[in-house]
Amino acid sequence: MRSTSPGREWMAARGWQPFAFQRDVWRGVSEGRSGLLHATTGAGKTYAVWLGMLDALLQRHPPGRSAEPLRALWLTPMRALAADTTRALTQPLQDLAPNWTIGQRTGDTAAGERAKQDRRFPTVLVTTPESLSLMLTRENSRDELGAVEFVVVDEWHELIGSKRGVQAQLALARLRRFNPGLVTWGLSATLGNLEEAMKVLCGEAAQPSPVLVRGKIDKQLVIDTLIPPDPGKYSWAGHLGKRMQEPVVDEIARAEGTTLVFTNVRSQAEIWYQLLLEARPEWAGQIALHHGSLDRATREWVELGLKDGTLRAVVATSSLDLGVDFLPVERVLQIGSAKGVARIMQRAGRSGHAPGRASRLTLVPTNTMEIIEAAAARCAAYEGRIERRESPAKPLDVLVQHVVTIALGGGFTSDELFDEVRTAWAYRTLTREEFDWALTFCERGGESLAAYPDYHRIRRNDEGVWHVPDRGIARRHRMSVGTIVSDASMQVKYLSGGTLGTIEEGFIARLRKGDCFYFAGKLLEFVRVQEMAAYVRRATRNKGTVPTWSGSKMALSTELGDAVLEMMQTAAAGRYPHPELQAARPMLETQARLSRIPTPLTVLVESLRSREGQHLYIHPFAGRHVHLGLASLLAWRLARDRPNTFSISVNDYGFELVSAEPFDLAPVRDKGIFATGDLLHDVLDSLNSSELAQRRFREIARVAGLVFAGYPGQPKSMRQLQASSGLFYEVFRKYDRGNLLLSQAEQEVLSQELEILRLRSTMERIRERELVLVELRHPSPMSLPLMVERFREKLTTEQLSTRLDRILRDMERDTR
DNA sequence: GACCTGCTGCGGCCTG
Repeated sequence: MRSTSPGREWMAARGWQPFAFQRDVWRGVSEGRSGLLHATTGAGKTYAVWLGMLDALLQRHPPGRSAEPLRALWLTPMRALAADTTRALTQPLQDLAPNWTIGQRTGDTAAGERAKQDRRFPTVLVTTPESLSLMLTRENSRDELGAVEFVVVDEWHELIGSKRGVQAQLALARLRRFNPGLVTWGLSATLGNLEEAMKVLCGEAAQPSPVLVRGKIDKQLVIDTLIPPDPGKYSWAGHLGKRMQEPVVDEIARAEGTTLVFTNVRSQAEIWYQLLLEARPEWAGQIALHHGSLDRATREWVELGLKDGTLRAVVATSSLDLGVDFLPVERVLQIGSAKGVARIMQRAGRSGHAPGRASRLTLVPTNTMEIIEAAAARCAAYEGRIERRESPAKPLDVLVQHVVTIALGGGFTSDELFDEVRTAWAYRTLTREEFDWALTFCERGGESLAAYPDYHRIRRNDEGVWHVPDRGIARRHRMSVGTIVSDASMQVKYLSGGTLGTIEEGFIARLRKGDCFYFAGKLLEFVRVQEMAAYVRRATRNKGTVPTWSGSKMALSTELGDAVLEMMQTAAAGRYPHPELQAARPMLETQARLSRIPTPLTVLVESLRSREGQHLYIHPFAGRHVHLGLASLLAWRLARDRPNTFSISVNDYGFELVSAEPFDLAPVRDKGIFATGDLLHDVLDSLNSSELAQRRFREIARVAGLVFAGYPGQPKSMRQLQASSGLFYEVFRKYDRGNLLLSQAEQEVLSQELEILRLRSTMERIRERELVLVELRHPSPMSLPLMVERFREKLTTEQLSTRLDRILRDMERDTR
C-alpha cells in the first residue's frame, strides 16, 4: 500500500512547509468535499488543490501499468493561463504518477494533439469552459467524461458574474450527473460574497457540504496617489490625465524594475504610450503597449518582455489584469478612476509578486474629483470593502445553447435534463414552463420560425430521447459554442504584409484614404479596405487621431461611491487628514463657498439659470448607470407634468438635467419625484428601452444560436449580423410576443445597463436623506464637469398628435 | 474654470 500522502511528501522533499490553508484544502479533498479556496497569491493556491487532488486520486487508483481514463479537469478562463498551469501541474504528476498523462485542450491545441486526445483523453486535462462545452457535444461524451472525479475552476471570480460562468455551471451539472461523487474546487481572488460564490460553483445541494478556505497570506498592500504638482489648479473635469505626463514619466524613470501603467480604455493606452515616448524619445524599444485589440504575437512579445524584465514600462488595459505572474514588476500605476475596490486590489497585486514583498499601487487622478476618490479608494481597500459578484439569473439563451449541446452529446430525456439543469445555481428557480419553452424553441424555433428547418435543431425519437438529427446543424452549433459575443471588427494590416491587430468597423468607416491614426503605438496612414481588412502603411506625417473602440461602460461601484461620499463628509466637517484631501482642498472649499459639499446624510441638489436655460444637478454618487436611469426618469416625470425637453448629462458622481424652459422644482424639493412606486414602468417608458433591448438582443441571438457568425476566416460583417438579429427581434415582437428571449433582453437591460436594484435603493436613500437645494449663481466645481460632458441625449415628450402620427405610420408599415 | 473616455475573455468547417 502506498503512503497516505505522496503529495505532502513531494512538498516536503522540496523543503516546502505547507501553509495552513493548504492543509485545510487537503483535509476537505480527502473527505470528498468540494469547496472554494480564496487566497491572494500565486503557486500556493495551485499546489494546495493540485497535490490534494493527486493524493486522493492516487488513493483511489494506485498507479499501475494500464492507462487511466480522464480523471481530472482544470478549467481556466484564459488560454495563456492554461499553458502556464499545465507547466506547473506537470512536474508533480510525473513524479507521483509516472504512467498518468496530462494534456491541454483549448482553441490553440494543434490538430495532431487534438486528434490524439480524441482517440484517448489524458488522465488530467487543462481546458477552458468553452472547450469543456465542446467536449459535451461529442456523441460519446458520457464515456469520455464519466470517469472525471475532480474539477478545479481557476479564477472563479472572473467567471462567476458572466454567462461564461453560467455555461460552466451547466457543464458541471452535467459532469455531476455522470458522476454524482464529483468533487469541485474553485480558486478565487477577493470577492465580497465568497460564501455565495462557493454555492454557485458547487451547486446548492452539494453533499457533503462544501468548505470555504480562506488562505491567509500576509501580503502588505500599499496604495498611494500621485498628486499633481499644482493641485489647486488641477482640472475639475477630463479623464485623460495628460497633465500628469511629467510626474508619471518621473515615476517610471525612478523605478528600479518594470512599471505597469494601467489605463481604463484602449484609446487611452495608445495616447499614454505616445505621451511617454514624446517625453522620453530614448525610451523607444524599452516601453511597450498591451491591449485586447493588438495582434496576439505582439502581446505575447510584450508578456515575454515582462517576464524577462527587459521592459522599462508597459501601458496596458485590463488585458494584463489576469494571467501570468510577472515577477519583475516593481511599480503599478493606475491612470484614472479604477471604478471599484476589487479592481484596485487586483491591479495592486500585479506588483511585488514575491513572498515578503508589498504590493504597491499608485493612483494617478485625471481630475480633482479623482484625487478625492483616490483617498477614498485607499481607505475602502484597506478596510476590505470588496464588491460582490452575482451569477446571472437563468439566462435562457445559455440554456438553449446547452440544450442543443446535450442533445448532440448523446441526447437526453426532458425530465432528466430539467432536474439536472435545476441543480445549476443560475437555474435553481427555473420553472418547468420555462424549460419546456426552451425545449420547444430548440425543436422548432418557437411560434414564428416553424417554417424554417434551420431552426428545427433537436428532435425526439421513439424512446423519448432528444437528439440533433442534422449534421449541418450539429456543425454550426459546435462552431458557435460559447457566450462571448464580440462586435465585428476589422484586421489592421500593412500593405507589405503583417497584421497589427483589430479595430472596429465603425472607426474604419469614418476614415478616408490618407487619414492618419495611432494604433499599436505607431502612426499609420489608412490606405483602403479590402476583404474585411483595413490596409495601412507607416505614416510620414506626424499627427493622427486615436481610434476609439465601443465597449460597455464601467460604472463606479457602490462600495467606492460610498467611500467617496464619506471622504466628502470629512472635508465638509473641515478636516483634511489625507494628502489627497489637502490637494483637493481648494476645489472643495470653492464647492463649499459656491454651494455645499455633499455628504452621506444629505442629497445635494443644485440649480442654475444660464443662457441655455435651467440646469438641475443632483449628486447621488451611485455610478453612471444609475445616474443615467435616474436622470431619464426624472426628466420623464417632470415632462409628464408639463411638456418639456431636457438634455441629460451623467458621470459617476451625479447628473445634470437642462431645459430651455424653466421647470417647477417643487416635485424635487418635496421628493415626490423620487417615488419608487411604478418604478419599473416609468423607467422603461422614460428610456428608449426597446432600442436598448434590441441591442441586447444581438448578443442573445448569437448565444441562443439564432444568428451564425460565419465560418472562421470568413466572418460576416457587423452589418449583416446586426441585420439578422434585428430581423429576429422584429419577427418575435410581431408574431411571437411570448418569446422568452425577448423578455430576457429586457431583463438584461434593466439589471445590467440600468442596475435597477441599485437605482431603486438610490432613490430610497434620497428620500430618507435631507435634501439640500442650492441656487447656484455660477457652476460649482461638481456641476461643471457635468456641464462639460453633456450628452447630446435629449428626451422629448411628444405632443399627443405627433405620437399618434407615429403610431399610425408604424401601423401602416406593419400591415403593408 | 477650457478640459478627448469606454475593458476583458473563447471557439470553430469544408475536403476524401
